[in-house]
Amino acid sequence: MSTVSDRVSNGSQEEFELRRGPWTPEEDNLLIHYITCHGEGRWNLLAKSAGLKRNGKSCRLRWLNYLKPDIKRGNLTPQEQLLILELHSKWGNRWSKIAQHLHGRTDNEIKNYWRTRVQKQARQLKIECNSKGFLEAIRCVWMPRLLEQMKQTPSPSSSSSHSTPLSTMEAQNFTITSLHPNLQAPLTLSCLQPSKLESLNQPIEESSSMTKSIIGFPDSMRTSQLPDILEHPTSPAHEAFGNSDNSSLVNDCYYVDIGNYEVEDFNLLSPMSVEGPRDLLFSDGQMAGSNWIGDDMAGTLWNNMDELWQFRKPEELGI
DNA sequence: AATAGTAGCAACCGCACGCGG
DNA sequence: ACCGCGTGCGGTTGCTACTAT
Repeated sequence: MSTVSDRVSNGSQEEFELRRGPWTPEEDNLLIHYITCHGEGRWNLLAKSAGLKRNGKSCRLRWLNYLKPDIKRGNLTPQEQLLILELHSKWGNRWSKIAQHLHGRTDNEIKNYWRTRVQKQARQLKIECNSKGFLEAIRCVWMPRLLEQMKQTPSPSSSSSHSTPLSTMEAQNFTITSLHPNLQAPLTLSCLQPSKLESLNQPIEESSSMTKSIIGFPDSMRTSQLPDILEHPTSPAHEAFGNSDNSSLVNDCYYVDIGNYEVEDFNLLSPMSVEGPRDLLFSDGQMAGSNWIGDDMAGTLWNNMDELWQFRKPEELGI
């Protein structure tokens, strides 16, 4: 593959060629070897010292996004996707900040993921990416589904697309509690440590050891749709609902425990009034069906996003 | 089989910020 | 206060592989 090069004039110094474009294995080896011996930093000096005809920025980018040993490659797990959705709701396009909470993932990868997967869906729906409707669609459709999938696939690392060990996040407790007024008790979904769930039956403030996000839930869904789940014994959520003790109502929201991640309270509890997400989420018993989750959900989740949106057209949803 | 269109991703670019001289 | 340098970040581009026609 041919590479592009630029003639770069560096003041009074002699001109030299700076390579651009894709990195070759030889360049990668040079960079890896040099950093292994001398460490990171001073990228311009590093580039020269390592004998690379690249600028410092290029070396830094190559190392951080591709060569660094703890870089995690492969498809994003449902947990990671959920976290991205949540953190983006809170912080917007602060990719590096979001990446700090996804071990082994780079800001560039997350940014690409958002632009290619998430924004694609928004375009197809003719929804403004940062619009209220889009955010609500994320809250009311994608997040619940991701959570459902997390419950059904407690060990995402079993996915054939993953050869790396469990990420830090995957290894941590990941639970969801949905509180519904009609149920008078939380719905709790857990991926790894069901014993932890009891703590979520407490008010938020009392669950001090956990960092939580709160996913807004439209009134229409809370009052009329969640009970539908109970009517479908095959629903992933049915067991959790059925096991609730119906003893107390704490709040009308989703709690998402994200373990030890340093995620502050998510400000997603704004009231939602549209009817759309409700119809989208549970229409035709889709949510309760047992066949909408594949075996390899971690790897194929977003491949099914198109199907996910097929229940109602945007104009029908009023979003 | 050939071509066009599209998606995914690596890499680049420009800007902003912090810091030391 | 100013300047230069190194670094980090978000947006954008361009290449390649894949898919549809």
